[in-house]
Amino acid sequence: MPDEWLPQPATEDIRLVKVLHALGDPVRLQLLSVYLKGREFDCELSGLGLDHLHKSTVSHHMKVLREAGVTSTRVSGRHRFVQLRRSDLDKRFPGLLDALLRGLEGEAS
Amino acid sequence: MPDEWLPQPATEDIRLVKVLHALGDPVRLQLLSVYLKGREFDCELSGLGLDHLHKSTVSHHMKVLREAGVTSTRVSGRHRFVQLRRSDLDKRFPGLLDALLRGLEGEAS
DNA sequence: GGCATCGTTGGATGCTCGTCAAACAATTGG
DNA sequence: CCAATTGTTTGACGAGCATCCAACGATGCC
Repeated sequence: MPDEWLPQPATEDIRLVKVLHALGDPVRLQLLSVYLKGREFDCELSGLGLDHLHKSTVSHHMKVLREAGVTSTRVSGRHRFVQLRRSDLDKRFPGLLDALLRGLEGEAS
Repeated sequence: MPDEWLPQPATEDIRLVKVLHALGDPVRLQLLSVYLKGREFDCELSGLGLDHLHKSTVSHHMKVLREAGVTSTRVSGRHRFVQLRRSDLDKRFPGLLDALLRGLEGEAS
């Protein structure tokens, strides 16, 4: 059984306002920080520094990021492998991701 | 009686998550578009392409943008003059504003 | 002074959202 | 085959938010 990808918007359907809304939440911005720095791939829900949140809550935030076009999720067995849609976002909003990364590094949140 | 400025966060207190949350709304993102392109100063509530909204609603959105550190408001008589805090934002999050401007131009919203 | 203008404030309302809990489905391992 | 693991889904609840309306304060103008 081959891997599958969870549904996500096409590159040209990514809306800036939805991206900003998705990232305008402390938890999801922290998730972005994890995916930007750190590994580009291979992320499980556990070990994200979100132990204080229920697993269903984290799953919900993942869905918001994916449906906004920020992340891409591949399903393999019981695990989900999440990565940033870096090239798509760079194509759609050049420089935005880099600016966000620098902003996150500048804040010692 | 000299002009006054409405309260706003200091440059170093501007939080990325609050900026993104403030801009993650269609109306406020449109307001940003107005302040980015178009005149840099001298903005009244009327004539912003928001005639469908109540004036108190627009006032509320202005307050959110100001308290997030996106805009700066000077009070002069009955009018409010709003401008982007461009240098402050560039200092805090280099490249973010430019990326947002390009993203807004790319979308024919 | 009296009145129109401009924006703010407060309350009220309905919707969205973040969170948790429990049930569920799918998968892996003994 | 059974049990543990992993993430999703659904419902529920409380907080926050966007919106409108009415009232208010401040200002400018005749």
